[in-house]
Amino acid sequence: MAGETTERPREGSGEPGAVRRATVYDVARAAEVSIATVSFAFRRPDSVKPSTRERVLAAARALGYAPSGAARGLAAGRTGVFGLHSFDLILDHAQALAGEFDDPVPELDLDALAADGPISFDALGEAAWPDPRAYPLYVDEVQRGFELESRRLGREVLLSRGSSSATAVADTAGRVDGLAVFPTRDAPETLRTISRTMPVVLLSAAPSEDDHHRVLVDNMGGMQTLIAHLIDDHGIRDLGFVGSIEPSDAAERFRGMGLAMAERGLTPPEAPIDSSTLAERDSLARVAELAAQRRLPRALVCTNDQLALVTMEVLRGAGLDVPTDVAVTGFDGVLAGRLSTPTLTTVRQPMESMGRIAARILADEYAAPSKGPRRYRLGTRLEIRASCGCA
Amino acid sequence: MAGETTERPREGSGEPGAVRRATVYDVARAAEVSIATVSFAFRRPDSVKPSTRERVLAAARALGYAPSGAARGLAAGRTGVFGLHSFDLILDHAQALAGEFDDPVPELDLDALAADGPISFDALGEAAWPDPRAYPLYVDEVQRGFELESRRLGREVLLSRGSSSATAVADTAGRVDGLAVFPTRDAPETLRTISRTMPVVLLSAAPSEDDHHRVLVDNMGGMQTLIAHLIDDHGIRDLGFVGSIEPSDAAERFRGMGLAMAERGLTPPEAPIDSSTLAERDSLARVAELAAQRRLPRALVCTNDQLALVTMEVLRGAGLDVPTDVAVTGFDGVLAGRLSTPTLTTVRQPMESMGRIAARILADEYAAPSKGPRRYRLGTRLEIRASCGCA
DNA sequence: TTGTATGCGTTATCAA
DNA sequence: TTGATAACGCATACAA
Repeated sequence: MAGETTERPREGSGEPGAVRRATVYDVARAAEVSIATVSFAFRRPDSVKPSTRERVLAAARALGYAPSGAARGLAAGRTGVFGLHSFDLILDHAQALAGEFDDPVPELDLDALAADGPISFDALGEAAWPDPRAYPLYVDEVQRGFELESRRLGREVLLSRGSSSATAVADTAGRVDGLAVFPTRDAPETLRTISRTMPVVLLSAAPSEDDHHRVLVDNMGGMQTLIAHLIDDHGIRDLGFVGSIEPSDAAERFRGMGLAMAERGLTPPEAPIDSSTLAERDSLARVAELAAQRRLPRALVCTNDQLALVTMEVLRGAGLDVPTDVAVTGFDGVLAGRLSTPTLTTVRQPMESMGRIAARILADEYAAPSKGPRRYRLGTRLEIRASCGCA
Repeated sequence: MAGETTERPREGSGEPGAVRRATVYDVARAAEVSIATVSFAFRRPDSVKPSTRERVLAAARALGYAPSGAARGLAAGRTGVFGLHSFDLILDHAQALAGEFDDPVPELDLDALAADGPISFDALGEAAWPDPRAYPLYVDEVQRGFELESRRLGREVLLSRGSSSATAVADTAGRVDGLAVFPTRDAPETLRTISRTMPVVLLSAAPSEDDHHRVLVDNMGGMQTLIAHLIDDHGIRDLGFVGSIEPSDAAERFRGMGLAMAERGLTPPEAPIDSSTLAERDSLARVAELAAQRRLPRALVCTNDQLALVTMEVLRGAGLDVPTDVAVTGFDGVLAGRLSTPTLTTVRQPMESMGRIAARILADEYAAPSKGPRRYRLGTRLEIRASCGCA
């Protein structure tokens, strides 16, 4: 009989509850055809006689058959998925100020939540969060664009966040056809080897000697415009930079500030007045110290919005008014900056476009690898709000 | 020699550019060990002699070896990934008002963007978007919680958006160990069969006769509190409901409104005055019509924030003032409601918690399936802002 | 401690 | 039009 072909031993699953997934073999047996026919019925329905096809599909439905993505991926040599690897979640403001670093995501105690009757809103701990939440952050907005475009391209999206340790990135790389990465300094080698195998796009990483595709923004230009505003429109001549200039992005911004100052006859600072990142303890300690001594410059130019928002908190804590006593500016243009008091003057990046372009590069390169690295440098826009002293 | 074991035929890849991915076989050959040892070196490092392990890892590094997720998933019978399937992207306000439905995600013309020199911000089309973007929407905020908790649990997240057609959902199901879904009406059978195979959680779907795990909110209670505010604090006795009551969530909200009105001696409406959804053409046509005739009730209670925001646009277009002429309220508590003019009075759902709880349920059920369906109904919080007439 | 051999569930190539 | 069968790359039981 036809159904007796290529049989495999099959028994019921051991553990209760978890029913073994139906496979092509199960469907083939039920429909009395070969596994090839089952596969064809799904992938090339036209090459199967209608009556057979119907029989197969009916059997599949009855068995709750869902093709294994793993097996498909293995056999087909492609997964249909694009990956996005972001660096570790950044603390939110409240956490940063409270010095909570050990577990950026607080534990959720499910058992403590009674399951009968509504669980009170307050019991969920959401009420304790800063309001408005700082989200979406820079990464989230880029991610959104990546999702959007991937969907357009018929790709699913695999998200991974965490350290960019070799294994973490490689793990993700093993599941996708292409990978977009927010780079950190510790994984360049891994990325290089991965990119030999599949398209890799670096997001917001200034060009270096490597051959990666890149989507980045005009950090220098954006910063120059911002500084021009502070100096030319506000008459501020005393500017300090806040934040680490270690990431290449930040370095470009710092450089842009220096350039704009020099052009106007001012002496650029040699270094930031505070090289904090939010991911470390005692962030902004130097700012706090100078604030207490009332020795801050007239304007604090922060390397990104998040840092700027926390900086404003710190100044407020020290009894200083923004923008009256000190002007503060950010960089990125995240939503949180519109909700702060005062609202944050910043340089907006086209975050969604960055994500979308990254996905497009992956798709293009997957289809037909280009010779050299592709680079898109996107323009920014100055968002003048209240923290600089305007309106 | 040791290296000669279990060999497979191997040649260079056909197409240029795309280097064939290194496999265990390649690493094994390079390190002169068996493929089992390669696997052990990664998965059970302690059971491999240190010197051997080093040799293997070095070879792997040199070859740019990244284990295939597909093969791993197939062999291990688990993928390490949780899936989140959301319904189709909802249009943003501008699109909804402009009647653009055919392609919710506008095309990105990469070639039109010159790659030399910064691409101007305006050329990216982002400037044309509503500002602030309506994002993150309800789904996005739940998604964020899902990501957060999944990461805590050591799981990656596979995102899929789109129709909940049988194939789309099944496709995702084939790649994950558990699946959270924003349900629509057309895929219950698929979900049922999938849930025989792996844990499935439904988000914000009112209980029905099925056995799915669920995370939902207290829609009735939340709405009752809101209506109480409108009637008791504002003295409004003339209330209309806006939005389709087809989704079970919305039906509960409509019911809650009726209950609260009846308790106060008012006659609840029998139906919404406008049953629009944003996903259809001519949405809110009835509201516009009544607005033009000045026959709207004193307050419009909308089924969700997005609809409320668009409703406010429509009223403004008709020359009506919110809240002076008509009060408008929403439901969800998305960020956009804080940025609108006037700011939106709404009922906030603990969206992030919903996503987190969903991920936890998947993890728990994956580890040990429980007998019956698990349900968590979460409380809401009234967010009083300006659109009701307060402040 | 390391090697051999097999199964995992598809897809795709040949034959029939 | 359908069936037999060989990859696909890894994990793992079992042997050595």
